[in-house]
Amino acid sequence: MNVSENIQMYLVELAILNEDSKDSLINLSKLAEVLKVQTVSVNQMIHKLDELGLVSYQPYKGVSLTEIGHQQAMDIIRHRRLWEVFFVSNLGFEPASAEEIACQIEHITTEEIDDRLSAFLDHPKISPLGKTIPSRETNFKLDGSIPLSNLSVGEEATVLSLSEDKDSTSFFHDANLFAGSIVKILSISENSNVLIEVDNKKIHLAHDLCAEIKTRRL
Amino acid sequence: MNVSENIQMYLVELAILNEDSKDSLINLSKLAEVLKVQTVSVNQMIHKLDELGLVSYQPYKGVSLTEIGHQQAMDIIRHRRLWEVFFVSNLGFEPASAEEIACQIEHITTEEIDDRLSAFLDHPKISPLGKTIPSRETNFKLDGSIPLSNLSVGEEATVLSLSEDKDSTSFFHDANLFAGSIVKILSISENSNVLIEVDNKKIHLAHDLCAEIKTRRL
DNA sequence: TATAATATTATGGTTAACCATAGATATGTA
DNA sequence: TACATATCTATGGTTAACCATAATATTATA
Repeated sequence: MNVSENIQMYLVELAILNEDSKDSLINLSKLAEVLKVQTVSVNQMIHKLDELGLVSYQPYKGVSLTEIGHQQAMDIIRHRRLWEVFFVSNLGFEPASAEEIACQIEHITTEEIDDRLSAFLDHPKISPLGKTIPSRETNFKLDGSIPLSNLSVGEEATVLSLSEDKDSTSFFHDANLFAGSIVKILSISENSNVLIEVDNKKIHLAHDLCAEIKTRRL
Repeated sequence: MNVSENIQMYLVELAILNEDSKDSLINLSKLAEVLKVQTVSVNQMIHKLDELGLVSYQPYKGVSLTEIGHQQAMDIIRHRRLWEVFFVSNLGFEPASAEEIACQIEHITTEEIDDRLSAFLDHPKISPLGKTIPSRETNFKLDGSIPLSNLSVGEEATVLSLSEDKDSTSFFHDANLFAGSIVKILSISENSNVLIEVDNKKIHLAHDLCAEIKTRRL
């Protein structure tokens, strides 16, 4: 998927807010604040990102990255931090200035540049500002995600991503289940079907459907 | 002056066309061709650049960079070629790919990055594609420019830049004298006033005014 | 439950850079 | 000089990303 520089900034800021606060649902006002734009603009843009399937947006609740959105954000953050290393180690910039510069170059960094730069820098694992540099591998699947079908009764988890096909997705949204939702496993039947609770509402899901929902334990 | 990335591309292409063809007046169609946009768009943009004082535009004749425009273009070309060296020497790219990448990074390269990158690369003087890397110093004044007042009777020269103030500029334009015009010195009076020929028309100029016009001998 | 605070939506406006089309103007050559 | 060709201008349309303002909807708090 080919997204504009602006969209990339939205994704990156969302991923960083997530990194920091562990809160899976991010408030649009907070996003507006870090991006230094009006909340109206964020609203518009989030609608677009939702349509593009990069975020999952629940009005009045907040927004969270979908698996695809998260993946893209991690790629860009990796580019940024690699460049930070270059500007500090090789050109002698201060970490903070290096970050500012890297923020601009990250958008025009292809996978080939990423590979070669990483090799040139000896595959650093940490940026000058002490942040970890995401590795290319882990970006393909969300780190340590667990299918909802693998959770046990009583456990609570955050939904990281729903299934990929449109019908299931629209059904999930209909049922108030979004990336970012917090679910609790209430019961699992003999046939492995599951009863979950989301937003104080109960949903009964076939096992197959649960396997498509990736989560992270709270 | 803070110009957009697009404007920078226009300036750079103009400078490169100039580098190649020595023709001081560049045809808008040719510019449209290298920039891969419609001639209408070039027309609009050139009007803007003219207003900004970055080029001097003579309808139906062509366009040429002013001193300021040329300076800016050289800065960017320098950035581009420094980055080309980096991508070839340090990351092992092919010169042609390196150029494509550098084309994007050049726009976000500050003078500080330029300085440090140049030092890191050991102040290269030539790009991987064999083009010379303009030095920072020569960018301040046009290379080997000569005030019109220093030319001798019979000499012909290309106008590189006119004076900086608005009234003189509008007068010069009125008198059909532009950056890019070709002038011939017909006579110099006792008081050092000059009679020149431009486009088959004669213009009588006071010495002081001639000193403000920078030229290059044909 | 009423109200304040917060968030969202609708409407309309801005800027930069592009596009198309058609009509006007200049240039150069027969 | 007349005409073909090249070039320019005027007009109007598009897209992306922002902004402001006002009206509406939701959430949270007293």
